[in-house]
Amino acid sequence: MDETVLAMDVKQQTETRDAAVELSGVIKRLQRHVGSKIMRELQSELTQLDLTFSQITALHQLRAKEVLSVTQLSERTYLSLPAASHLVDKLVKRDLVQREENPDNRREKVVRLTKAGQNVLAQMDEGFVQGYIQTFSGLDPQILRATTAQIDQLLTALGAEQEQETL
Amino acid sequence: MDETVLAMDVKQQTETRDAAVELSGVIKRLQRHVGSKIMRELQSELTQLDLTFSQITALHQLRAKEVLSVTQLSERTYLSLPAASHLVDKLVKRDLVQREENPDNRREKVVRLTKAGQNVLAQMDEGFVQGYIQTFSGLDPQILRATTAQIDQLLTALGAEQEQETL
DNA sequence: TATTGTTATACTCTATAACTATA
DNA sequence: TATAGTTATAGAGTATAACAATA
Repeated sequence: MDETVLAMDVKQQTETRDAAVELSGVIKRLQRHVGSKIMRELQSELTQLDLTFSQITALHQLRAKEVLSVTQLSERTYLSLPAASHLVDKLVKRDLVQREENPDNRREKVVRLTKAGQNVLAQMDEGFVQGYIQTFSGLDPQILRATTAQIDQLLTALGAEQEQETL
Repeated sequence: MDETVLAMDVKQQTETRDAAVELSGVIKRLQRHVGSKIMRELQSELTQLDLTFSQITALHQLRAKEVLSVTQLSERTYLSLPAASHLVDKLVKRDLVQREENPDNRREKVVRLTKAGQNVLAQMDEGFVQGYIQTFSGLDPQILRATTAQIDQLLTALGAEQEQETL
């Protein structure tokens, strides 16, 4: 019985790996196709919002994790600790994040998005969405609908296992 | 007869718009879900490749367009013309792009990806694909396969109208 | 004279090193 | 003594202004 289960697991793993490899092929083609538009859209958003790439990355990390220490931010943005500290200074001055004291460990500062910071991210999401819409808007409605349904399924599946968040 | 065609066109347009709006909803959720991972993956790639965000954006634009003048590059990267000129200097020094004379207009320089530049982009694509694979690898193979098929359809549809490239 | 691009200068971002405060 | 963060200093990226070359 255990052997059957194990065999099933191995088979399932192989299937998953094969499916992932197949997926990688089309993602590479998609990346190649829309990559330049995405990069340009991102640059455009940063210019409009007057943010650096590191700054928007930091905001994204904070949205995903609620709060992060300065050290954690430096790791997640691939910045040095001093650079991360400086970055937080700038974001605090613009009221996009706030630095809070941690009573449990007074060395450590806790950084959190403000409402304004959340709004900036929402605004940027909107810009991206408009970019995708523009990219796809000439297509057959049927394909758009099918894509919508597929992404919806994907999100449901992703939501179901969101707990294992690496790092 | 013309009226019928026109009516069809209007209906089709409405359908397309509605489908695009639906799509925008799920894209926003997807962006929200994977945004922080994508930004972090991008930062990671840039750090590993020792490139700035502007530099990789420039490389992407060059891949999409074969050749661009320095002015066109400055527009597509949202950099000032002097900054774009400086950026090209750096990329030339690293042999990722080459500056060619344009015999038709000797004021204008033509910038083009080198083989090494193409390889850098390919390497970055690979990093992204690995990131997506990691994100999706825990999911049901059936969903992965369905997603692969859907993206494949989308690429086919996009390829069919690739000629209208805005700007 | 207008267009395309480069050079000069000042400011921001980032890294390494030195420092402060807390554990 | 080790850890978390900030301040000091130097190098890279970028913008505005001034310049050079071509149309």
